[in-house]
Amino acid sequence: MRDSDLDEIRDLALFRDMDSEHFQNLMRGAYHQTFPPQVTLIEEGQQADFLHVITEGAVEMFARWNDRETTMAIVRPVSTFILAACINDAPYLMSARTLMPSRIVMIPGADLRKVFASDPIFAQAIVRELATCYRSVVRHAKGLKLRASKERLAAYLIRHAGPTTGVARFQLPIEKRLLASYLGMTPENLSRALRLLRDEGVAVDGLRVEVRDLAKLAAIARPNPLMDGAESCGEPDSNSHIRARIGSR
Amino acid sequence: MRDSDLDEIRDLALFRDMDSEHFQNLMRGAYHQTFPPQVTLIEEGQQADFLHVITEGAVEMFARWNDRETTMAIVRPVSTFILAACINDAPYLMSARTLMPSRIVMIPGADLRKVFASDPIFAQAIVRELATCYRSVVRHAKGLKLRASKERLAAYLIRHAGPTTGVARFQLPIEKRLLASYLGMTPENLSRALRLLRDEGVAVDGLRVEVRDLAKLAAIARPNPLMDGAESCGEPDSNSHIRARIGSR
DNA sequence: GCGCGAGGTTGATCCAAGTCAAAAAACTAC
DNA sequence: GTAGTTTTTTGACTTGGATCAACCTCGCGC
Repeated sequence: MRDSDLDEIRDLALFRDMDSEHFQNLMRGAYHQTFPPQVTLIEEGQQADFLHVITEGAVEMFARWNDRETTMAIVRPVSTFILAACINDAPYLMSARTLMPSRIVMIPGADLRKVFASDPIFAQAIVRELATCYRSVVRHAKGLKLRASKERLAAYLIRHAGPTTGVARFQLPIEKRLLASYLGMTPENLSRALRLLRDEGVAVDGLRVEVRDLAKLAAIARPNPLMDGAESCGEPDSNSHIRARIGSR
Repeated sequence: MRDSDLDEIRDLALFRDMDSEHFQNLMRGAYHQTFPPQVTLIEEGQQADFLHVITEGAVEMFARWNDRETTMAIVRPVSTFILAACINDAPYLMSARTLMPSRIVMIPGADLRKVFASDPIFAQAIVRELATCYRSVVRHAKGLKLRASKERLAAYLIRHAGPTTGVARFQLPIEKRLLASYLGMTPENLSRALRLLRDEGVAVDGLRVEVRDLAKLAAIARPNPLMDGAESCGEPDSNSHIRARIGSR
C-alpha cells in the first residue's frame, strides 16, 4: 500500500487517534485494490468479512427486495462503509457497487474486532462513527416519512447549495437516476419535480444546478438541523471534493 | 433505586459484562423515575443530557416536522434509548413520550461518556448496541423504500406472529393509530389494508389478530432476514412480555 | 344507566406519484 | 464523425394512498 494512502486513511476520524502499532496491525492484513466501475463489492446477505475504506472514486450502497432496488447512500473518499455489520459480525444489510473506478481498502473484520477490543481509543472512535452513521440513517428515515418527494428534493438541493446566500451554483454529484432512487422516487418524478421547482428559481442544465432564490426553496424544504444536519455519512455527496471541481460547461 | 431494578438494568446486554465499580459509578448519578402516560420525556433538538433506560411501561419515539408527526419506534422494557445522541453529545433527533405509566432510569451523559472512556468492555457493549440500532433503522428505511404499505403491514404481522407454523394468534402491542404511523401510513389506510388482508386469512378483532395462513401472508410480505431480521431495537413490539399476557377476550 | 371523547371504520373524493410509452438528449465506442 | 446504448424528459394514464367527513364503538367517568 502506498504511504500516501496510508496517511490518508490514518487521517480519518476513525483511525486518527489510535495507537500506531494497532494501526499497523490493522493495515498489515489489509488489501488495497482498484476496481473498475459497476463492480459489485458487497452483496447483501453475505457475511461481513471486511471493513471497507474508499480512498478514491465513489461507491453506491443499495438494497434489493423482490426485484425492486433502492439507493441507500453514496460513499465518497475518504470514508468507511459497512462498519456496523463488521462489528456485529453479521450479514451485510446493503450491497455496494462502484460507480466509477475506485480504490478500496479492505480490512479483515477479525483484525478489526481484535484491535477494537484492545485499543480503547479506537473503540471510542468506532462508537463515534457508528453513532454518526446511525443518526444519518435516522435523518434519512425521517425525511422519507415526513416529507413529500418535492420537499425531499428541495431539502437535498439546499443541503448541497452550501451556506451561500443569494444565488448558489453547484453540480449534482451523481446521476439523476441515482438521486431519484436515493430520494425515494422514480426518475420520471424527479424530472417533473425539478421542473416544478423552476417556478421557485431552480435552473437545471444537465448536472449543473443554479438556485436563484434560496429563501424560496427553503420555504418548501423547511430545512431543519434535525433532518438536514451536517454530521453526514453516506449522503450523496457528503464530501466537497466534487464541488471543488466544478468548471464552466 | 430498588435493588431488583438495578439487577434488571445490570442484566441488559449493555451493562452485563462491565466492571462492577464502573456500573456503580454510572448508577450513582442516575435517577429512576415513574412517569404517567403521555408525558414527553425528550423533545427533539434538546441537548442529550441523559441516557434513558426503560424498566417498566412503554415509550414512543417520534419525530416532527412542519406540523407532521411520525412514530419512529416503540421502546419496551428493559432497553435503552437515545444512546447515539448521548455518545455524540449531540441534540436528540427524536422525541420520546410515555404511552403508559412507565419507569425510566436516566443516566447522565457525562457519566456515560466518562465510564465509556475508561471501561473497554463497556465501550464494546456500546458499540454492539449502537451497531444493532443502526441496523434496525436501516431495516426500517429499506422497508419504507422497497415495500408498499400493504406489504409492510403483512411483514409486520409475520414478524409478530412468531415462528408458528399454521395458525398464529397474537395481540397488537400498540394502538392501531401508532402502528399506522410507524408503518408510514394513515390510520384509515391501515384499516383498509387490514381489510384487504382478510382475503389472505387475517382476522382482526380489536387488537387481537389471527393469521390463518402464514404462507399466504408471506407471499405478500416476502419476509427476508435482511429486512425482517430479529436483531431488533425499537420495533413495536420487540419484547415478548406482552405476547405472554394474551388471554381470551 | 347515560354522555362524552378518543380511537377506529367506512365511503367519497382528490392528488401525488408510479407506470407505460415514446421521443430527445447525452454519453461511448468505434 | 456515426451507431448504439443509456439516461433524461415528456405526455397520457393508472393507482396507491391521503384527505375529508360521517359514523360507529369502545372505554370511562359520572
